[in-house]
Amino acid sequence: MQSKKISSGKSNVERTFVDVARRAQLVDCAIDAIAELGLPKASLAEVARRAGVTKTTIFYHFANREELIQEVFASTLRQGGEFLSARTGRAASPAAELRAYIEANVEYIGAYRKQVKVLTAIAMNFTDEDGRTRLTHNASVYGVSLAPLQDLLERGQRAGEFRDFTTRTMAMTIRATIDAIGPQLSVIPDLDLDAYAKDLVDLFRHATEKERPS
Amino acid sequence: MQSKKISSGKSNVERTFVDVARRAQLVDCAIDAIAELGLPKASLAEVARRAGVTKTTIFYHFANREELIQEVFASTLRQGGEFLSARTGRAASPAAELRAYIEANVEYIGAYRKQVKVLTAIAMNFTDEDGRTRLTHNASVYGVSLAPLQDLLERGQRAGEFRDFTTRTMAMTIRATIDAIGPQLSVIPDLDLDAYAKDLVDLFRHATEKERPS
Amino acid sequence: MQSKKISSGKSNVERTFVDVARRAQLVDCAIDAIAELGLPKASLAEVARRAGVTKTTIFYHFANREELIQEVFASTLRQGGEFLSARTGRAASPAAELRAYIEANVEYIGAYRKQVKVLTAIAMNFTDEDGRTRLTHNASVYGVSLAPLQDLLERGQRAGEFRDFTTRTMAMTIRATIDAIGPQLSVIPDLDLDAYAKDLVDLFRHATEKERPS
Amino acid sequence: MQSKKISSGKSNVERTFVDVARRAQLVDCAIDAIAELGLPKASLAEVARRAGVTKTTIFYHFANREELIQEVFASTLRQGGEFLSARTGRAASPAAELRAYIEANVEYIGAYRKQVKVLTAIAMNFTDEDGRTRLTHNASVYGVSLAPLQDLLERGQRAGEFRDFTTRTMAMTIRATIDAIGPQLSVIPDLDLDAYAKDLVDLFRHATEKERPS
DNA sequence: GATGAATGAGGGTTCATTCAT
DNA sequence: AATGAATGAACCCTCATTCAT
Repeated sequence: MQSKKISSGKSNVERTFVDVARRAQLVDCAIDAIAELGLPKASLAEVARRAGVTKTTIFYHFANREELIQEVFASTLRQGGEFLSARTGRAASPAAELRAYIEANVEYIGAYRKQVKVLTAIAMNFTDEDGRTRLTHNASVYGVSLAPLQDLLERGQRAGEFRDFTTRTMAMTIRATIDAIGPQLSVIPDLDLDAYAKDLVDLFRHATEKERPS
Repeated sequence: MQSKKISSGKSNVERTFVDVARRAQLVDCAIDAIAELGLPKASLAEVARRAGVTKTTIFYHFANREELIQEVFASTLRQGGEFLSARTGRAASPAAELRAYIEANVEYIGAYRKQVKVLTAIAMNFTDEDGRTRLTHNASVYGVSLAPLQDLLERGQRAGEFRDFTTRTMAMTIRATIDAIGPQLSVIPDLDLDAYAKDLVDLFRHATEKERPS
Repeated sequence: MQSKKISSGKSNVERTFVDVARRAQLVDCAIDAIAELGLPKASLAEVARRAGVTKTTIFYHFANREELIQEVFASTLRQGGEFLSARTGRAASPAAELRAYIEANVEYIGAYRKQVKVLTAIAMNFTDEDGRTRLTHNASVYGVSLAPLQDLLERGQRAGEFRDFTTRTMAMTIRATIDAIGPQLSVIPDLDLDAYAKDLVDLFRHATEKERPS
Repeated sequence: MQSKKISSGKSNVERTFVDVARRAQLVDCAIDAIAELGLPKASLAEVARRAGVTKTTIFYHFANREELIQEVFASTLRQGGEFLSARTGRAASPAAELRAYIEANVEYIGAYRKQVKVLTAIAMNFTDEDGRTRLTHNASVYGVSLAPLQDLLERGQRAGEFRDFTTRTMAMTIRATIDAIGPQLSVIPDLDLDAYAKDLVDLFRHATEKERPS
């Protein structure tokens, strides 16, 4: 455990059960703290308090605050990715795929509000002195890569399902729309996400589909 | 001047010229600091340094850090509102109005990146211990109210220009899309905003317009 | 006072009376703390306690611990230099000069034991991670340059007063001998320094003087 | 093994082979750490890292940090004593003995720089809160007793080889000169120790020898 | 109208040490 | 014989804020 502090890149295999559990617990408490207080106010003291341990215990399991935050981000992102890929795998056509993509994303945002908050909070505040992100993961906005979405749109165009548009900007628009739901939820907690999802599906269907010949 | 510290709601009339000027200068420096460093790292020491005054001077002009930030937010929002209303006033139809709305917003975001950054930074970090915003202005996402936009959409529907959709969610979608441009600009500074605007106009035209009879 | 923290190289003129006094007081307390506890245990808390102020007060007057220590070292060295140059200026010959040098040094060590301890403590412990000194002053052993001494010896040789020897190593030997007195004093506080000085003068006279022709 | 923690005075006989070996290894690693980083930065974590064991292992073999340091000091001193006594035993006369003493010491310093560094580091930093040494060994400067040297000088005087001088201060001068070589070596690593030794021998021959009758 | 001086609360981090296993 | 896990005390340092001038 001691040598781990030098590099955090150790495989999980070398970790003890207790250690894995504690790390997970600390990550969980950090997620709660960040979601409730925001990244800057989620101090190690606060995380430790929630975990019922001392500040120093955190340093036993993580090299420093940064490593903890990175782990929070990475694990949350991983969890989100699993959620989404479980819901978007097998679609009949690009159009159906896009629909599934939007619906799955909105569903995720509704079901994992805390996690979405955390991703946003970290993505927006975890920067070094020059303002550049300190995130080690390649991520757009708060972590979800644009590439797969853009790829989906291109396939739709090649298949003749979608009309001609710049896939990059369309992808960005879709992601932007989705990513903005999180913050909105903070302000309007009783937002009807199903309706919202339907509207988005509808909206982007109109925006992408080939115009029907009159 | 003394009583100001009790309430910040003094009208400008009661302030001397120097006072007004200093306040403006301090707000400006705070804007720069926040845009460059983010809200949490924009300490009063940093603002004072940029203004060439002492930290204590800030406390002479503002009751505390919070009041300064509120002023930064309010004045930036006011400035943005003026910019937008100057560009969206007189449109021939709701559809044209929507187009002007989108274009003006994107133009604003491109022209006032610093201000947009500041609005985002404050909106995302200026929260209570319970996570609720401490902003005194009624604001969606980073400050622009949804009401006028929703109103515009309703007028369009009543005029028969727009098809039938939930105006509230459509308004939120439009704002969300627009609001997300700022953060994207930080990551992709050379983003072509004109194309982006065109795409959005196109996108929301498809999304709102009445389907043509076949 | 606030901007001073950026660079400590400000001329004294720009400092207030109070500030100068506080700095001096803090330096004094730091000297006491270092002399009594050694550099590593002379924490800022300890210095603050002795000065009757808060830790933060130290940061108001010095950028960080390093700057305080540097100031302690520099001012102590300055003071020592003044003491010595006041006693070694006008000697009739190199031999007399050497005698005065040794006597003045031993006298200084006896009179300023605390300062000598501090110089030693800083010189030996103020290193960065590679073990190299962090001292900004060019200094041998704990701060006194060898150059003047070596120069004195060379002049003595050219004048025919001293015999032929490597001036560099002789200078180092003399300094080494002198510098070692401090630590010895810690162990043997009642050491008779006058006798010690006489012995050293005698010793180095024998070591340097031209052998008398038989 | 358990009782060891109460008293560190266990004789080697009571220790198992593994125990002895580990202790020796830990002492070695501590020596390396202290020589490279200085006493204050030679943390137990650092020592453990170099030994490839856990911090707690150190506490199994030593009651606390202090005992480890004491052992480092004692064993290094013991080793040095053996080196020196092997080279100074059988000299023809006190004068030759003094010469051998100086040469052997300088040779030791050159050959065991690491150990010399360690002795110095410990001697200078291992102090009480009152500034007094915590070393359990009777030691001058960094550990070498003055008594044998002073005895040698007295024998030389009684034998009529040395002139009349205070043996105590002369002994201290010699030791001081020798002890100062270590720190100098850190600053000037390529110092020619042979020349230095010759100079010292020469120097102290001049300083001690009976003046030749003219 | 502005400043100099000081402060208390809290930040992340390192350390030697302990205790159960 | 050794370790994993945890801790309390202390470290240097930054922050917003105050008070007298």
